[in-house]
Amino acid sequence: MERELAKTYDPKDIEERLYHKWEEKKYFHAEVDRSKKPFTIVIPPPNITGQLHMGHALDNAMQDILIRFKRMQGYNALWQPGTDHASIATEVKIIEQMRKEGIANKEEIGREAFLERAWEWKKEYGGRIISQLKKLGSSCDWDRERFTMDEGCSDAVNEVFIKLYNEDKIYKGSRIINWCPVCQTSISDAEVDHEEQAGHFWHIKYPIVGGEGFVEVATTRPETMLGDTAVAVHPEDERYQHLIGKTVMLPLMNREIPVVADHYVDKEFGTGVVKITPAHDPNDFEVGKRHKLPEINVMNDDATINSSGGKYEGMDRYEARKVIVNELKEMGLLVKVEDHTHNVGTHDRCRTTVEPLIKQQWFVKMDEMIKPAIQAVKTGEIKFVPERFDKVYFNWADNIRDWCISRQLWWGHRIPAYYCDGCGEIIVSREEPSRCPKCGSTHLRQDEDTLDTWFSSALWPFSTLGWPEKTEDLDYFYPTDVLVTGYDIIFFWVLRMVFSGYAQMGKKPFSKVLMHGLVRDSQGRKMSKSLGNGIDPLEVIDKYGADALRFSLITGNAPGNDMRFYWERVEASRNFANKVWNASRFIMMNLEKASACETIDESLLTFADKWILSKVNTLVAEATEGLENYDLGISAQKMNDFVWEEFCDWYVEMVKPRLYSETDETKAAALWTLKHVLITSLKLLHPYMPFVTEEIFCTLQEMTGQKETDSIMISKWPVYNEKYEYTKETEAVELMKEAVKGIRNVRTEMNVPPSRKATVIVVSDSDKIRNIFTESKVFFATLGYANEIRVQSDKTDISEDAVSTVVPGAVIYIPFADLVDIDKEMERLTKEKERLEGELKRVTGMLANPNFVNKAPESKLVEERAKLDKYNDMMKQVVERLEYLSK
RNA sequence: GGGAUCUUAGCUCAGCUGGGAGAGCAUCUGCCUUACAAGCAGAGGGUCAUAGGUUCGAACCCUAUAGGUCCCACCA
Repeated sequence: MERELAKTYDPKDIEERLYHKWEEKKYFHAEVDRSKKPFTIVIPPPNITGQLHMGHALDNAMQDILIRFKRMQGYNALWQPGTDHASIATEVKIIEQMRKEGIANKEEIGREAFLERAWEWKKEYGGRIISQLKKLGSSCDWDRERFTMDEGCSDAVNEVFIKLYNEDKIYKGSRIINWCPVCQTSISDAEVDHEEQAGHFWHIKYPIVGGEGFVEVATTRPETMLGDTAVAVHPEDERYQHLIGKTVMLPLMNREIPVVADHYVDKEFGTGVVKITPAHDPNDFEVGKRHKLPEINVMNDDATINSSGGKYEGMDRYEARKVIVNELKEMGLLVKVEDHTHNVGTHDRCRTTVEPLIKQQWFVKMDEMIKPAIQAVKTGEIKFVPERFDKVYFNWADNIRDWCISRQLWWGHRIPAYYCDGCGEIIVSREEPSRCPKCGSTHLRQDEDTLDTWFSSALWPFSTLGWPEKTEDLDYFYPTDVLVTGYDIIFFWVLRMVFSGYAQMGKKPFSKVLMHGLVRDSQGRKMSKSLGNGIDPLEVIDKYGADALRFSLITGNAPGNDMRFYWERVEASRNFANKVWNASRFIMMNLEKASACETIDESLLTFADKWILSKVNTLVAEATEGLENYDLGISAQKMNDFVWEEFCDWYVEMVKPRLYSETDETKAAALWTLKHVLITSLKLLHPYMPFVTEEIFCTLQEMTGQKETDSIMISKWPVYNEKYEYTKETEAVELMKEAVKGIRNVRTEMNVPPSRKATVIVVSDSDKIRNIFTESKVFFATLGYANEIRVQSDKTDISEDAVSTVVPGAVIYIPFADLVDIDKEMERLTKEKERLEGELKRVTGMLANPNFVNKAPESKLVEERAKLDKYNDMMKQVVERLEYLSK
């Protein structure tokens, strides 16, 4: 069956069709196979609320490139996909949806109905991002798709919770936590963003009890004074020595509170006296603990003042602030108000100002568990790419605090803890106990809270492979090989996976962490919904194809760096895909006419063939090395340059005369070489541009009837082959290229149109070089616009009305009697002479330097000496020609 | 306050362990040469932020300075 490529490359024609084929044929699927080495990547599970954005596109393109590369190399490659339940994000969505239906809050419908809605929502929208990932070409094993709240993952969560609880590594405690009054839940430190806000600094007088006068405290949050249980000064502050141990009267509340001395206080800042509100400030909380101060919570969960706030009960925190400040002013206790900008903690999801509150929460003890995670990166068990990110990692790991894992949300893994109404016993167990083991009471309540989303994500590398069951998959595919993610979630996710991996599996979760940066808009701003500057990857795919999008995201930026999105770059990538497409069409057109050249008699290979074979062989080595080192962009760039410049612009042009000839016996060699180089290039490019390469590969196979595999994605990755190191021929062709460039240059300079053909005379006193030119005559016609080529050793018949260009070992003359301007010609040669003088100075200087000669590697020396000879020779020719012309 | 990172052509960025400054886009010139005008052949354009230092040799290593970005911590 003969098929051909469509005249114009249109990604829409091929992408969907090919993806279906891959899925149908199960090419993405991986099963345990002990005869092969595994290579595993787990996907950073996108939120079910998510829509594909550029960050996903970049992240997944990188993973797909690695997994396709390894699959072709013969690894048993598994890319484990799935989605994340994203507790807060989803809960917010559900509540929004309910509001539209007139339901004021979740309590109105109750937990069960709420969860039903959430699951419905998940069913309807949770798959959306998956189908979007498919459009990108992601070769995930969809048969293994998981969800952080599916049965297996939930089981893993319970297992870990119970295990850690029994090991005393999870505890319930009363701590000060960050509370979001809008979301009505606790949030972890990392979920708090600090925003600089303009505020005020209120100076308030607290009367000294049993003494004269006042102490002046300065605060940014006067409303919290309702919960003050002390004021603090620095222990060595001379100004306040006399007050330590005394008490002051808390205005408004008329409560006598002590003056304590604590190093936390900064003598230089404010008045040097700090009000201490242990229940509403994390630092004060610590001070309170040190001085055994009472903790008075004056706020409700919605940040209104509670009954401990006296007559202010019921007021919102900001309303209370106004009222309190006014009253203080009236009482003459307000000294002054200063403008003051300070950092305010806000919830990263809803931007609400966080309220520190004391709450009963569940915590994971970090002090022991973090140790192997630090060790792993220190010893290089786990490596960051690029390396600098290990500093960020250590910064987090070294300063880690106990992890608050309980959330007052409904959507998530409910904490498997039960409370006995009878005796207050806490029972942590997978199943709901029927009665209390201690007092026998049957009145048991499950903890209302759910777990932090990241608690389940932390287990992702092994929960997806079947843990806590001892599965074959787990044994075979774990630890995974590389994790690809953005630097913004090193703490949230990477670190937590690492310590969880060691704690639960006794092994690291992955060996390498490949980091990427953010995709920004063309002005360098973050893409965000609120700015409306986001670019939808699906729109890009629609316009230019997934291959173009992938290629443009990968090229031209270094690992871990942010990048800007430019439509021009996508266009350039699309143009490259188009180039590959058209080159393939050309090659296939010619193969059609000839026999398909399955094998080749090597004696028929010309200089040109051997040169490009050598080049593509080098490319194979370099591209492979780049991919192994995660230099995805550099590899891609090299492939681009090779295909476009070396292969299309040079080799294909060199070879045309042979293809069009009916008699040239080396025509078959040219065809074979074209096919070989094309297939090799397609394979190398496949991880980056899966669709276009597959389409061409399959069409080519059908056309020639020579079939390696049903799909390029399961074909063999090219391997470097010493056999193709044709050094001599490569040098020869490089010389030819120099000559052609020289010819083109002088022609352009004289404005000779390509249509005007000319005689080209090559003069060299070297048999070897004359030989090379004679052998290569054939392609000077197309590349050098020549209608006749003469290769000779004497130049006596060359007149001054010829232009010349010098290459190492030869001078090339083109007689252009009517066009030649001798002055211009001399000017050009003089310029060339100056250039050579510069080069010679550099090289001779280097070679004359004993330090260089002694220290530099031998290969370098050889290279430099060769250059010296080359430049000397060229110089000689230039000088001779100049002398001749000046006569 | 601690840390990371960046400063290279008009724009966006590469440049791997120090050894002749690169790409894409943009600009200019000439080409519809039977794979490709989403193309071909050329050209111009950079004291590689600044100042020192190490070295035979620095865009690259060290120090300082200036400016930009980001992360962490944070003074109530």
